[in-house]
Amino acid sequence: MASLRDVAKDTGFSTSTVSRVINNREAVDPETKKKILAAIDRLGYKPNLVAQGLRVRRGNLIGLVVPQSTVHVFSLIIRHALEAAWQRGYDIVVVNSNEDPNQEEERINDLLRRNINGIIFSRVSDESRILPKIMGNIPTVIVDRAFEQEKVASIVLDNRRAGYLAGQHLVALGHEHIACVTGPLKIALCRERLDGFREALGDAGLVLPEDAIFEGDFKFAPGEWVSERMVEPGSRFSALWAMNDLMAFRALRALINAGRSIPGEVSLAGMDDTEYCEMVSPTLTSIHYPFQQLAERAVEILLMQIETNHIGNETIVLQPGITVRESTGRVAQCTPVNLEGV
Amino acid sequence: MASLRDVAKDTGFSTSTVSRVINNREAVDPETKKKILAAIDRLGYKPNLVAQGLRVRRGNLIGLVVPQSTVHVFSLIIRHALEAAWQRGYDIVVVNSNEDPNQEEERINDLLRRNINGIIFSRVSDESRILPKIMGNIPTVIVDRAFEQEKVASIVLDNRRAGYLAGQHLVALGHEHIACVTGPLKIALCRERLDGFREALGDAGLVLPEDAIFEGDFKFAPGEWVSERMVEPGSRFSALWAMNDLMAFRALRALINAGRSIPGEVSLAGMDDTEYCEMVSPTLTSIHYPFQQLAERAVEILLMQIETNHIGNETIVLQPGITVRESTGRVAQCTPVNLEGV
DNA sequence: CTGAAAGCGCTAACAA
DNA sequence: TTGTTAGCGCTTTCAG
Repeated sequence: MASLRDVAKDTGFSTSTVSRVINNREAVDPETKKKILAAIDRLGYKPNLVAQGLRVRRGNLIGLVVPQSTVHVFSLIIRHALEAAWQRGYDIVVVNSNEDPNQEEERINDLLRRNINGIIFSRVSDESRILPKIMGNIPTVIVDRAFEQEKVASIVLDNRRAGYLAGQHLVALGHEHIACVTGPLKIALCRERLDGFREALGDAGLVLPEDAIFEGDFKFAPGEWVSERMVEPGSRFSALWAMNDLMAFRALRALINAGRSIPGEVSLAGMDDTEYCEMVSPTLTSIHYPFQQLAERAVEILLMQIETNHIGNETIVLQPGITVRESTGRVAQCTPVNLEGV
Repeated sequence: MASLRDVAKDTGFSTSTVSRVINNREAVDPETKKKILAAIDRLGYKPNLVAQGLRVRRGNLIGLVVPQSTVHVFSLIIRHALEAAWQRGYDIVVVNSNEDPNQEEERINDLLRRNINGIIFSRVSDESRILPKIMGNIPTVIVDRAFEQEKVASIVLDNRRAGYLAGQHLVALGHEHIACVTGPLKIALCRERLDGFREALGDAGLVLPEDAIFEGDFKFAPGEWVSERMVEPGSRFSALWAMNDLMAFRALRALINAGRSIPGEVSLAGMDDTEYCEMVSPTLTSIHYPFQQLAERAVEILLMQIETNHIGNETIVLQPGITVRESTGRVAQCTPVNLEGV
């Protein structure tokens, strides 16, 4: 790999002059410039980003911390962030906190040793305690799982509204006995979603009883619970919202296994609106989460901070939507469920 | 952030001595060592990886290049590689080539400017032309999509066997008219899988006619094609293998929409054995791809090369398996398909 | 407009 | 056993 010095030697100019050309700095004689550019081209010279980064503290590298890179949601965020960053000349080192506040802290600390210029991160949960350490010290954007009253730039979904939309949809279909599978309630956004969901029911004069709520973990099957509540003879619920598609798929599967017809007997909605919603039968109604926008704006805001040398703390709230598919339908359709028991 | 010099000043020793302690180099007086370690601890000093990397060419950073980070397969590879690398003290900068040989080249070139110590990459297709440039210059491991006769370390699936397993399974169930949805045939592994599949049919005295093959792109739905061949009255095929789960899901969906019963009338198998196989109805029989093993061994081999300063070119071939689920069944079960037309 | 020299944070001869 | 010096590849005063 040719170095700056090689170019300097080759052209007879000093390294400083070459550096000026590379960075379009100050005035350089057009003739000189031309010669240097020619040499750069000929030697295939590209500035070494590590050396540059060491000197200028601008390695065009950012860190992305996610709790679980495999979760579809995060894989989408990774992808779009990768893309957006690349467009602007930045690379991303991705790091997995494995939903563990300790690993989160450790890994962010290591990231800092790489002189990264900024961090995008989706924190593990309310237990995260790394933030105070980086806050104000390095450009940071929190995505998806935000802190409530911290002074950091963040970009999140209007989770309360997401919950509301889900509830509203089910209510509008005539359901009166509705259940919900949440994510871990130690994650604030789950509580917000639940609040919104409750509000929607409340607005329709309905309540969400305690035993209509199942605290899931975003990953595994609430299958048994679903069977108990929604499948037994005289089932108490005719509709279910799960706070991500994965859990909804699992519930769907449990219901189908138990011979329930969907949406004939039970309506089911998910959240995230991932591509798999189109691939199950029936297709899954889901709350739409604009991941691409989230990732792109996160990168945008972060780079803005980096390039203006100004650490911001604005919060951007994205609006969810709802994509109605086959899995939700009017309660009346053919539901023989026993509604007395409630 | 405390620097090495801060530690040196604090203890009164020279930077070299501190450096020795950090790297456990040569002999250092135990007393001295103790003092320095204490200071390191007190100041919270951590070596700056960029400076270290610049000096020693060992930044503990590797590059991971995938064609599409969103594709579930690659998101799994990313995840497991991230994890395995972290265990050994390496970070990974992930880069997306977007299935485009030009982007692939460009991005790998940029990666090199970061003084990465090695590259793991799944190349776009046979069109990739970056390899000659990096081959022998930097530790490299190709995963998943290997080159055929290049001298690079690589770790791949026995794709021929994967195809064979799929074919064998369907044949064993009594199917005689079998179709296949492939991935892009410019990707060698798809051709290998197809060969294996053909071989299995051949071993049973069957053939795979040209119009039983649909060249998919690993992403979109061969729905229409599936409907045409397998759904029309007098359908010609009673079984289908798709070269990834995604396409299988789409086919499944098309068949169900068309009122076909699975596996009653049509048997369907996928490949990759992703978690979603368990979430569709019927659950999907799929060829198992050991991604975790793939990623972990890739990291292992790469780090071996890096740490021994010896660029290798061994090829490791992983064996696929088959996970039989509900979507495949005996042809006899209740198939009213017209087999004459073939 | 250009060059010399210093230094980002670290390591590695070479001396002492 | 420890310190001095040079330098990885680059940028940036400061002179000229």
